[in-house]
Amino acid sequence: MDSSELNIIGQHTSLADLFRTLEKVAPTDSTVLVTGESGTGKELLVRALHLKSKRKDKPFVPINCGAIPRELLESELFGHEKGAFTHAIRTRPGRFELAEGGTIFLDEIGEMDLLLQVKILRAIQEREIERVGGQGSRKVDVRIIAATNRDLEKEVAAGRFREDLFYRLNVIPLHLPALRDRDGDVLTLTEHFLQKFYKKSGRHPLKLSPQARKALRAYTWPGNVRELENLAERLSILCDGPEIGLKDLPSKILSQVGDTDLLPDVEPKAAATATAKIGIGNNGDGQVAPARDGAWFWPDISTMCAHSLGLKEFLDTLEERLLREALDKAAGIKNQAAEILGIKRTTLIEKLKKRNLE
Amino acid sequence: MDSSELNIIGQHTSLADLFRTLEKVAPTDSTVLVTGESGTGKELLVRALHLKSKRKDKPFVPINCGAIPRELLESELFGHEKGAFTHAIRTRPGRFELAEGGTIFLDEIGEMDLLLQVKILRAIQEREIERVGGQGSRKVDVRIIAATNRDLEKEVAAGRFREDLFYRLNVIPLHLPALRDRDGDVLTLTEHFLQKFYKKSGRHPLKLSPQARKALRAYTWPGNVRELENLAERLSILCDGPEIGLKDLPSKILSQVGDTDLLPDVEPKAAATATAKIGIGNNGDGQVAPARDGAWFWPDISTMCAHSLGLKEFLDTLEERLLREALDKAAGIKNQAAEILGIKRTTLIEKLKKRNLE
DNA sequence: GACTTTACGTCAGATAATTGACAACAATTG
DNA sequence: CAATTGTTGTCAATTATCTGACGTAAAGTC
Repeated sequence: MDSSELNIIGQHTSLADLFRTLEKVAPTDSTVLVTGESGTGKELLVRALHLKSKRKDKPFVPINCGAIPRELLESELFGHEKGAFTHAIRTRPGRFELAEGGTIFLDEIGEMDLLLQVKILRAIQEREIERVGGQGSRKVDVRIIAATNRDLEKEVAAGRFREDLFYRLNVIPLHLPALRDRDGDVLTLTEHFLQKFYKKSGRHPLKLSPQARKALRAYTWPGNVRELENLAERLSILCDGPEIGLKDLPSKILSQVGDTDLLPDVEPKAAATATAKIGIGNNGDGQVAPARDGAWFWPDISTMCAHSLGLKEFLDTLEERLLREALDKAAGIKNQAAEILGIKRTTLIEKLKKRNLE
Repeated sequence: MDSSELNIIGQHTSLADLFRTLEKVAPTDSTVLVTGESGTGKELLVRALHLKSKRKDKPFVPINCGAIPRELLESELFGHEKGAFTHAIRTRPGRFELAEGGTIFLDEIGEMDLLLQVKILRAIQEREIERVGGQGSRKVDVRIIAATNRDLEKEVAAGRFREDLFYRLNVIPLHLPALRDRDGDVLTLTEHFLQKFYKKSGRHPLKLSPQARKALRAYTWPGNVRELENLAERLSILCDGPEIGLKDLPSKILSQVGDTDLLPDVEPKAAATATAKIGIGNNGDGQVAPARDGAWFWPDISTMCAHSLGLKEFLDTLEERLLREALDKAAGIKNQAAEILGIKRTTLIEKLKKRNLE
């Protein structure tokens, strides 16, 4: 990852300070505390930090403290000696040791158990750790970076986070603002992601219609960049036309927008038909006229084989289905059913007879 | 297509969109999240997706995350090294490794433990996994498809499901509507299943009395397609007469329905149609088994009409597609192509000649 | 080189599908 | 009531489709 990937985080002016601080802090060994809502790209920022540090050639070891039960987390962080607890069949080094010389990234540190906080505090202060069930402690040379989406000051006030640890961690605070607070970034990022997925898929790059732009900017993005990236990927796959219109956006976004001004966005009819051909999917050569609104895909050989049928049986089965359906539609009137199917009535009768139908 | 038919499509938008999306998504490697009530046939949909993908010749590995205890699940998914835990007698590869090159289907992912969610997240993001008790991590090339009957957004809000994982999984959401929301489908499916069991049993096909039809349509089908299939099977075995009357239906259905005379009598006459018929689904923790029903892949009359084709032309078109595909697969070797299709070589040649193919 | 295997195309006889003609029946209409 | 319209089943003639047998050629094996 080079620094250009930081663009993924955004370009908004509120980030300018952030990046400047990052440049200054990276080469040092200071502890850093990253705050920001979920999905704002904290890990990305931290990775960038690591890569800009002197430790870039050493390990970068992320660990999500919020997701791991207390007992496991301790052994995960500090390792354990054989027999330390029931399932500790053998000695295992912890993440701190694995990160030796490099950086450890304690994500969601706000979730961490108070008891463990003490041990982390010790690791920061003394630069040494002790394995679970271990005897002595061992020195480690690890840079510590932590992140959380909680407001740690409040957690401290509420007694859920140790004040001393907070101050140790909060040497350099880096705050990643939420996407909704970075007006221009939404569009920049969207285009960035669209471009990225375009490259992956080989299809034409998607453009944003003016209405879609408005809607995207008006949305609050509770999932922040992650949600946006996710949407961009989806659009890259699902969008038919060359342009993303309101119709392509999820209702979640549209309903939040609710601006009458935006509603008249009706895609020009001509465009719709003109772009239909881009449709993917036809596994064959697509000689056959593409289905228009066809909510259906042609069965293929794999389908056939899945039923262990031969060509004939397969077509036969399909025919039977169609016969039934036609009869159903025609309420049992064979005359009409035959009409629907575009075959002679007598032919239909023969076919039915052959199958003992009706 | 005239406007009345458009209305009809409108009624069944859910499925129509679903299939359109499926068609588009299948050939990509995007992560897909299938939601839908239990019994709607999620597994079947996913199998279809796999068969439509580039990975169709590679493994399809389903695993029901809800059915396996947490500790076992991790080792099941990621494998374990010898001695990793008490019963880890020997090293074993996990499902991810077994699925190498193919697709892994994580059913009931909503039930998954938060800790495991992190590991899955890592698998998605980094495309690498680590065996239980293992040291290094290993790269895997696996497409991930997940399914759940929970509302994951709510689960996220409740803190029972990781937001980041949700966004990673939810790249392409596919929602299978409940059977009760697909009015026309109930009867079509019932007949489909009756037919299927009829063939199995060799007895005469059962017909549905008008009252029974009404009752079936009015019922809410909490167990969805699975419940319907069960009922059809039971009826096929237990019904004496040639026709299924109210008396044959379980009281569960009748009591919910009340007086059938009050029910509106709306046979889908010219009403075209549910584009979809869904087979069934779950086979437990899912040993790799051949797809069972797969009524899905079948086109129907509305499709046929959409192409303005008669039955014969329609089947012909389909046949031609299959011929082409088989030839393709056989690299032009007619002998093998015929083999694949389960027809005589000479027959194939005739068919090709008729169409001026090859 | 002799032998086996595999692939290919043709053709005539066997099989199956399709259709138009015919007759019967019911519902509707005048 | 009789005429009209629409539906249905049967059947034999026509057409199409499928198949097995035969002859050939190329590639692989011994």
